[in-house]
Amino acid sequence: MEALTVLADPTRRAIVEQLIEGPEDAGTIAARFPVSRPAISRHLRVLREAGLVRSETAAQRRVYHVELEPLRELDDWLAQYRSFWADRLDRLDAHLAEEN
Amino acid sequence: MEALTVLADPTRRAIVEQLIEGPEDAGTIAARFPVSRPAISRHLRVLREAGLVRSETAAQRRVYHVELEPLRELDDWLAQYRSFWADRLDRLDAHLAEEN
DNA sequence: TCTGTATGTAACACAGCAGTTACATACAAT
DNA sequence: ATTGTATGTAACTGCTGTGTTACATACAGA
Repeated sequence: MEALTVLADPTRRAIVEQLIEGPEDAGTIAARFPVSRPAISRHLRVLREAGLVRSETAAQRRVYHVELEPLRELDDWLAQYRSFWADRLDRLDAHLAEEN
Repeated sequence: MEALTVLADPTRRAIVEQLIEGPEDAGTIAARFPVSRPAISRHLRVLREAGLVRSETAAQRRVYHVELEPLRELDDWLAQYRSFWADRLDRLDAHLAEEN
């Protein structure tokens, strides 16, 4: 459940959300945020250590990709509560709709 | 997405998990943890303010219940990633199995 | 080889959070 | 009324985490 603590930070959440759109190098990621580049560098390290991103080296650039396995674990944790929600069938419908 | 930050704390996570089993008063909840009762009292306040629990007054006792709506919002947030996971059909199967 | 570019790390500052003890409040029961 | 029980709040402490600036490293290209 480390993903929970790591994603509690809004900047890291935003980084992950952005990387879903596609891989980006560290500089491009940092440019999107109002904080310093070293701060982003450390966020990326935290995300890396939690297995939420992976980096590939290309010359000086480090290109980051998302790695969704930890989110899946978080989802599995949530699953234990899902059965308590009222309109289960509605959610299943939504789930099915999402598949298209 | 406040649920994420609130549940990042393992004690609060444990409180929520316990309350799933059924409502409990503040004292009983506190007794389960190795920290002081006032510490638990503040955790309960944080959970209350995030809408994750609700309390009902019964004489001096405050009985706490879980309130799962925020977890559902978290689940909705996760849903945007779910479609990226490889074995979608497997998960749908698991979801269906869970309904029984 | 030297210069510029891309990135991570070190050292430090500051804020916020979770913990503690002491105290206040409120109700029940004798 | 007084005492005991249940709970929350106040004030304070210490740690962790996020931010900053300055520096190190590494590669590309002129």
